[in-house]
Amino acid sequence: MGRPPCCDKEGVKKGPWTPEEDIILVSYIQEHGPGNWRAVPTNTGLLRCSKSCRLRWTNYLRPGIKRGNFTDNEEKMIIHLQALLGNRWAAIASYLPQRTDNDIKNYWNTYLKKKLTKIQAGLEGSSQSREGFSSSQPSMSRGQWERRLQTDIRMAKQALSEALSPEKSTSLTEQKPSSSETLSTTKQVPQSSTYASSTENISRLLKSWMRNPPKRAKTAPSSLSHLGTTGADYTSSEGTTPLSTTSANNNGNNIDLSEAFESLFGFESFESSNSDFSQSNNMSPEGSLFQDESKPDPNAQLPFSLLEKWLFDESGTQGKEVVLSDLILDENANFF
DNA sequence: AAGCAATTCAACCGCGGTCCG
DNA sequence: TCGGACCGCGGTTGAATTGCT
Repeated sequence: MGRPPCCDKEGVKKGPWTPEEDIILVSYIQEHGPGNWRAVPTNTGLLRCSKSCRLRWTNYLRPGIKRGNFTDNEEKMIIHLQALLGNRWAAIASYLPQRTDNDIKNYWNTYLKKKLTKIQAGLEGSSQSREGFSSSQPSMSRGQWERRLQTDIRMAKQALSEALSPEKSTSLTEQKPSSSETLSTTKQVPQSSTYASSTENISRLLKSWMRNPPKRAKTAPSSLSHLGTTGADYTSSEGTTPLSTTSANNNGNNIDLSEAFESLFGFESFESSNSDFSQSNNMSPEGSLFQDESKPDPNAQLPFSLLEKWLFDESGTQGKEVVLSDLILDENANFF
């Protein structure tokens, strides 16, 4: 029957987003919330298709996103979750709430896959190939598949155990409050905090961009790369910005975008990057991520608490197979 | 310093699933 | 039940950047 294109090919802008567009999008979402993406370009005047807006939000502007290098623990998690779930990046990302599926996918494709291939080559001769861990083996009998899945689960538990237990105060726990805290805060999800934090996210990057406007520094968050380049455009196109307040306040030199942002959305503390995660835990901008068991709300931090429960309940459930998805389903049942 | 190759990652594309009239 | 509209996901692309010669 032929699906019509998601957006008009004509008049739709493609390519990197400019700070102006980011601001427009964020301010719109702050006001209306994420969702109904179809309406976003129409209502904001952005010359972008709805998909592009959604992608920009979920992969870049959404609050609580951590960028930069992956930690060892994150790497382990990804490797084991990939073994368990296959290339279901969104599902994997739900266990790494600070990372987007796109990030994880990129990391896997550009780094981890190669790394594992090398390791595998080093272990050449040992029977199990990397792909052998995938649960999506088509020619596997159900019994085999289940046994393998259980092995995978055990491996993942082990990895998670390593990741979570040794110094619970390191990366993973410093990123999250206690699971009970998580659960209680998740239920509240104050809207205002959600969108204030989203503006914090973008303002932080804008501020960072203001610090290094002309050239892209490798040490800067990689996500700022395009801002570094488009940033020059922005300065040159000042006055064309739809947010006239920003240019109105400047005296002809640099526009203090972050300041403008502060005044626009009424928040502060750009420097509180350490608190990002805890703040982001309170956010659930998408709000619809519990649609199935494989998609626990990444922002709600539930997955980690589940995994912890899953891991630490192990001792109490010895001899009984604990299935993660069951746990998640149970938790969801309690959750709603 | 210049040219080329390799790498990274933001963004796009197209498909499948779900919702709704 | 059907079909259109929308959303989300995974695969892929290509511009920007980095590293090497």
